[in-house]
Amino acid sequence: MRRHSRKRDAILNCIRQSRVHPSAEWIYAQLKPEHPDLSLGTVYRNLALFRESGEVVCVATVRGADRLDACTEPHAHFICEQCGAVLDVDVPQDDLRSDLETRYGVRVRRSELLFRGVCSACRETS
Amino acid sequence: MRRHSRKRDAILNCIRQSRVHPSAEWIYAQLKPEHPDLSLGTVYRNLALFRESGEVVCVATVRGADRLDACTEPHAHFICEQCGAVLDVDVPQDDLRSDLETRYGVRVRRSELLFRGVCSACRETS
DNA sequence: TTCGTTGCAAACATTTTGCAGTTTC
DNA sequence: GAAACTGCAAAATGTTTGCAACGAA
Repeated sequence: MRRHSRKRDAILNCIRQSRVHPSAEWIYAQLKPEHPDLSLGTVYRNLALFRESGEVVCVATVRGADRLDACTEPHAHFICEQCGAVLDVDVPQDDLRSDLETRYGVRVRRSELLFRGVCSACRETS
Repeated sequence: MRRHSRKRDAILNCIRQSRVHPSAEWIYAQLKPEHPDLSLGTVYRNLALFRESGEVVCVATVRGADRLDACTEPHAHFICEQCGAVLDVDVPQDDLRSDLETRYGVRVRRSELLFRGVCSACRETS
């Protein structure tokens, strides 16, 4: 049975309010000033809970670190190889998924559509 | 300047001949019997070279470990959440990529299209 | 009072790196 | 012989876990 916890709320809110598809470390750094006794272990433990319950989803692994998203609607992402930014991009995928299921006999539960390259901001400054 | 090396050849051949999208550890275990003095560090160092030169590509990160592929043609993958298998699936993506470039002003260099779920083999045995 | 939650530090897993010896050219 | 390559072990990085103290119901 899950109880109420201030830190858990803060972690979930942090993910929901951010648009950066944060890593565990980023969340920790973000909350630390307001919750000086927060520990990284707590962040990870709550992230595990959120992922189990489906409130949060892992959308990519960038340079070894998982990147999270509280928007669980399937959508694609673009990762800038220069600045590490993770951007939402709109790629309709319902057809792709049902197509795969019929052609390969698999059950598709989630998808992780990543495009990597250089974002428009980094293209300008180089 | 890159020199010739037996172990490097063995590592690249191992990736090319396998169909499992191997991890570094898997390659190491595969080659160890025939190259008893092989070290995991050498595997990683050569993988880094291959990735730099484009001979090998990382197609996914499964349970923390990078999975590699010597087939560098862009193609999509299906990951079985039960058995961890990584399968090739055919998803045409030229249109997706050029579409993204025009809509978002980004440069797409690589794509990593992952679908996760249950493979047909695991569906049958459950 | 019960049991979920947390801080802390130690343990883990994957990957990287420093160094001294070896191989390739 | 110079420079690339390697084994080995230590370090770095991201994540998990054991335990005793804490906090919510």
